[in-house]
Amino acid sequence: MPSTSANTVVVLDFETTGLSPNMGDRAIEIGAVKLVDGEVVDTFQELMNPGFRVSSFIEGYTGITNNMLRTASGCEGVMSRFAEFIAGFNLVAHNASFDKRFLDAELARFHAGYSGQFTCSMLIARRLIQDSPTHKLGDLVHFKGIANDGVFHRALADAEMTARLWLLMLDELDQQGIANPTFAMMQTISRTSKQALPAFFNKQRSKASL
DNA sequence: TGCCAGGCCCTCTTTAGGGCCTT
Repeated sequence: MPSTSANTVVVLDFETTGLSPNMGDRAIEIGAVKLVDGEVVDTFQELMNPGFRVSSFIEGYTGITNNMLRTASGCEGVMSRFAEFIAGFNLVAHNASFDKRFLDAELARFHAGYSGQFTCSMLIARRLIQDSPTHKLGDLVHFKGIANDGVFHRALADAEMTARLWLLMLDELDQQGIANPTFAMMQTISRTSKQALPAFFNKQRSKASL
């Protein structure tokens, strides 16, 4: 059983066959990085075979082809290994409501789950990086000059960029004297409401609206 | 290419509507 640390998070990203598991869409790739006290200590990346052909749009969008998926492991085996990877850790994703739906759906297929809390880097970026014209992951990476290798829409590459964005926002909070910035950001849960937002983020929004 | 869904959030709002963001 891994040790749980308040400053440990797993940043994850799914590539999928579409937008909605409720409409029959499945995961085709999972990528993740594990951060401990701001350092990458482990990574996870696996393709998974959804059991049917993906559309040409998804092949073009992700670069993941049906030929690549033909020899990939099934979703259950991959997700079983991923469940072990995230066990006991809090989770971060960009537009987390999307990744959470697929994580929940894929794990539910074999009655698995996770105990960590999910939070959303996009919701935090909307508060902390209000001068960015958009809050798409790629646009934020370019806007903030975050290092990248030019690969987008692959799971590990997007998880790595989300992790760098997460660390950048932690630094910004730290420089502003926010105590325990990881805890502050983890309070901005994907299912949060205005009332549930930490006072700090409400202050940021109030200042921006002046 | 961009629709499918769904949660968040803003506004010309709250008995609603629509943009953003994810693949």
